[in-house]
Amino acid sequence: MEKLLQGLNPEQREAVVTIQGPLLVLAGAGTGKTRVITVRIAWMLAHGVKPENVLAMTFTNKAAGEMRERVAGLVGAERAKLLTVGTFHAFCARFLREHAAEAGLSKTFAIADEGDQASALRGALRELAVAEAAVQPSYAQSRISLAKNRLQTPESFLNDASDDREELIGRAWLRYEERLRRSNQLDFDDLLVFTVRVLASKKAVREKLEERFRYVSVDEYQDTNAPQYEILRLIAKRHANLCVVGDDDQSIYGWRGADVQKILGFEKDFKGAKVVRLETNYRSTRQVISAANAVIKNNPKRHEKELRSAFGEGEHVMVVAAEDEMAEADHVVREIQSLVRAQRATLRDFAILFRSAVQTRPFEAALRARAVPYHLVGGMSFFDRKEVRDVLAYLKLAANPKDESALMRVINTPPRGVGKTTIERLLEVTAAKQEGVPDLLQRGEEVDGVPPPVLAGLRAFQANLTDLGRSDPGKALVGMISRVLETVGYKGEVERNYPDKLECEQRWQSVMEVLNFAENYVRRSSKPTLAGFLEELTLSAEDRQDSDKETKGEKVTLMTLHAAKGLEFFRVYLVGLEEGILPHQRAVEEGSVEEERRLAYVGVTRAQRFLTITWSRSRSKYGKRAESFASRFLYEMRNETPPKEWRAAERAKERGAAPTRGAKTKRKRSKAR
DNA sequence: CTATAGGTCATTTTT
DNA sequence: TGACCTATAG
Repeated sequence: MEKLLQGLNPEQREAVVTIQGPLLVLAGAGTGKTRVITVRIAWMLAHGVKPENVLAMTFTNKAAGEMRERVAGLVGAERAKLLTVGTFHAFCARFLREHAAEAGLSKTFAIADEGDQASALRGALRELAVAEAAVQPSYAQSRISLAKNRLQTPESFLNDASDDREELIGRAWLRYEERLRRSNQLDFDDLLVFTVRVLASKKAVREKLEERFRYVSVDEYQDTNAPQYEILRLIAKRHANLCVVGDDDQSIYGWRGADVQKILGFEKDFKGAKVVRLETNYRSTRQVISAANAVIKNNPKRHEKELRSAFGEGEHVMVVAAEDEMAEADHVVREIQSLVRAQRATLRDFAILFRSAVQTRPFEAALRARAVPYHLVGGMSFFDRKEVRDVLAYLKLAANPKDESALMRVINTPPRGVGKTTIERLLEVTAAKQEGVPDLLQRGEEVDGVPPPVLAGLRAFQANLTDLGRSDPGKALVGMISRVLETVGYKGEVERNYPDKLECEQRWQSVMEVLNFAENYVRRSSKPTLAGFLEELTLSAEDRQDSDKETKGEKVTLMTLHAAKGLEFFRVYLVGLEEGILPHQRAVEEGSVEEERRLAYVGVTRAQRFLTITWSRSRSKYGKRAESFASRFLYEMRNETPPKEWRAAERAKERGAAPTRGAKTKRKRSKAR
């Protein structure tokens, strides 16, 4: 078993062999974090811990999959199978199904995706007769989600409401909850919140979990939010064998409720916690690491630590100032092209990282113009395509006849004579009765103002899907989906909508792709069900993108800084390092510059060998050209103070006031540090 | 019901 | 600037 420790540095070893008591592993970027977690689990097993007693939580499916795989490599697939490794959300979904009764839920609840949430919320706002102008649904949605992730309730939220808008959101929240329950759905946040509720109130259930999961590890602890923290606390308090691994400097999801305070205060929360710092970076050169250290040290609240590169000096970090965003993109793409042509690099080596999606445009244009293959991570997902959403709506309806959002999505697809008036009527009647449209239809009574034939058609549609969903298809899932498509006549619908043969074929291809997913799922799953298939799709963004072979080929990668966390590239271009972009104007206004600084830190530390930072002196914003200034982070990186004429992005005095104006900065091209 | 034209509003998005 | 939504006409 000493073999497990081979190749680990002393700090890593210490983390690995500390299996009793609370442990905080502060793992800077590229310090071998995943390795430590996986070896540590193997170490536990080698020392007599039963795999059934081990729980490892992650935030992404990708991380969970990786962890499982790597542990399996160390201890063998059989024993690895007995471990509980998964995302918080998947863990909670499973837990709640097992303890549906205690949670006051139906065992068959579905998980509401982004779209379901939006439609439930729109319905809630409609009930309150709120004009879209008064409260934007998307704003309300994120406020509610954030509130849930802070363990607030509608009641406490209403109590704290400081203005009319908040008040409205609070009231909408109450209705939103009613609607989800009526649709037999939980949203992502509910999975966590309900789990906390059960664990906190049902002693017997909690004790069972405490006994079962005597050893708990958490990855990316800096991203933990309030309910996740509660879950950990409730499960791990008794045995106190809780190991959390993370890096406060890489906490970039505060806006989603992640609370850096959790990692900053771990030692206070868990008395006697041991702290291990991993500061040796095995990813980047010294030049890159010193730029990273130089930026992040400007954050006042953090665990003191400093990365040391295990490698040599490396190349200087390059800084390029361009005239405008087109020139910026062009510079980057030309450089990539010439390095590739000179055979000094391959396209796979390159990543272009930016703060926000709008910045992609000029880069995509430049890459296209020069015929450089690229791959945009994020963007419009396969699951955003209309056809895919339609098909999923049919399936969701089959699996969960109460799913109002799915029903409303496809209520007239293909057309069955349901127009605006009918929909309005249905909504009015159901709102008055406090029920969902599916219930109304199921009851089979007349509805005033809806032509009986139309109503009959709807009922038939509903009944067909319900029938198809009634029997668990198991292995025959794919056949069942085909039957659903046939029954509703979806092929004809696609043909009708896209008379162009080629486009029609492409669209239908997306539909077939869903069947592929299903086939895959059936192959992998030991006990396939329709509901299980749908749950996997909503709970795992990973399959949704990684499955396309895009990622693999000889391509430049384009992505946001958020998407880049956890990844590494030989050559990185960190672009648009300007005041107003990074730090983002809005972040500055909201006083969250520290998180922006962490984003910069994350960006810098993605680079293994070559890092180039670019910015533009001017940039077109909302159609108007505006002058830009180099980001404060750029100056920090070089230990310089900005010149007098430099203007920081700042809180606008009035609404809409542009951040800056002033003289130009110098410097065409220079070396950092 | 669908096609078009104006009006509005612009971070980040693990699940 | 341009994507997306909503009101309006056909």
